[in-house]
Amino acid sequence: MPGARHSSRQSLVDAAIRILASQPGASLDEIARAAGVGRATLYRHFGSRDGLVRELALASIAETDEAVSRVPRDTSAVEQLRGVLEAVVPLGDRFHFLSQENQVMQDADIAPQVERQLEGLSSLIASVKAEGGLAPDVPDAWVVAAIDSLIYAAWSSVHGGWVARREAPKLVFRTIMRGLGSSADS
Amino acid sequence: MPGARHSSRQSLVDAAIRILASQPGASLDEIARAAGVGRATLYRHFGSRDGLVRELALASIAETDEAVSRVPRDTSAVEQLRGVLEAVVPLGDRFHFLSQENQVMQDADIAPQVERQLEGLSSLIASVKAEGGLAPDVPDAWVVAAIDSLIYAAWSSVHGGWVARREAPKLVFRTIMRGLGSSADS
DNA sequence: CTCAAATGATACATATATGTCTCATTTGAA
DNA sequence: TTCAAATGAGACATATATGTATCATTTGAG
Repeated sequence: MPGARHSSRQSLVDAAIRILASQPGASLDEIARAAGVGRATLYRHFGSRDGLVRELALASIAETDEAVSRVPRDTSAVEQLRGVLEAVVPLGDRFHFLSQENQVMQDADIAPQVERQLEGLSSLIASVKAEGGLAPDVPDAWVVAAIDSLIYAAWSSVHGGWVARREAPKLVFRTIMRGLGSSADS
Repeated sequence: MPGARHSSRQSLVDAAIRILASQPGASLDEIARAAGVGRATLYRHFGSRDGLVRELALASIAETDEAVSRVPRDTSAVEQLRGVLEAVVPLGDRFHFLSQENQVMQDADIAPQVERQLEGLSSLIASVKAEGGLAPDVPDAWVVAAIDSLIYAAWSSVHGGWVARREAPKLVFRTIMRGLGSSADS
């Protein structure tokens, strides 16, 4: 099937992210079955388990970059943060699986990109602080850690059916901005 | 050594929790080496991998129960929540490893106890809401999810050296109470 | 239709983890 | 010191996952 080259590969990527997010130790056979393809096809596409995980990591990073790049930059930092949360919460599973695969985080190609994204978030947080939207006495490290963990908590709540999809980013935003914001905030 | 029966067993429990929290797929050999004992000794104490994980789960639950039971109950619900966070944040790794071992969460003895603890938290949250400390329009599920994820975020921040140990519970409390609280709050 | 690429199924070797067992050695209480 | 319990080391069988290779079949472009 020289035309539909994307079908099997994309099915594998989707199934792998879905399964590895909840079961980091799942076998390649499980993943292949969930994708509806043979295990051999998985090896033809990704070569090895590390190759697969590496592809997933790169794909997740690229997806996030793409989503974040759509956030308008001609607004206040607070509004940009709101936009970033809207864009990233639906990708919460991507990062959850990344954080569990600490094997891949040591990859020479992956680690710098993750660090770059974290620095982007830190920079945005610094801008929000400069605007007075976040309290100066709250450690930046805590803001980053709180946002990271709440993003997955939000995705998980949506996935579990406990929170409406469009409410989730708002709850994260509210929790962060009021929880760690300056005295006056909405 | 009929006297020091606790030495090896406790070393194994400590090492297992420490390692499994960051590497859920670690082998029993790694755990035994980290505990400074032979692999055979691990099997003598816990019988199997599931046996070990089960013991860790029960120990974690018991530790949490013990810590929470020390929180005074003759105060407001808000103060009780503050006390629970103070007590539970240092045990954040216990629950992180529990949430990753979804195998154990299906155990007939473990699942009810985890559910019981979650219900205790939900009940406390309801009390705080009744006092007016939390906004009525915020879903209880989100409050629970946010607290759970922030507890581990706080533990992780302390463990990474980015946040002072005694500041961590306060940051969680502030993030939750102001982030999800009613209009006026401290 | 024709044919090359892609796939599915399977066999195979290898590596690793699990669980059981044995035996010599160490430990600490009596 | 004596001795029983506990341990360490290692052999062993088993199960499972990984990675490679082969071959028949299917797919879809030309």
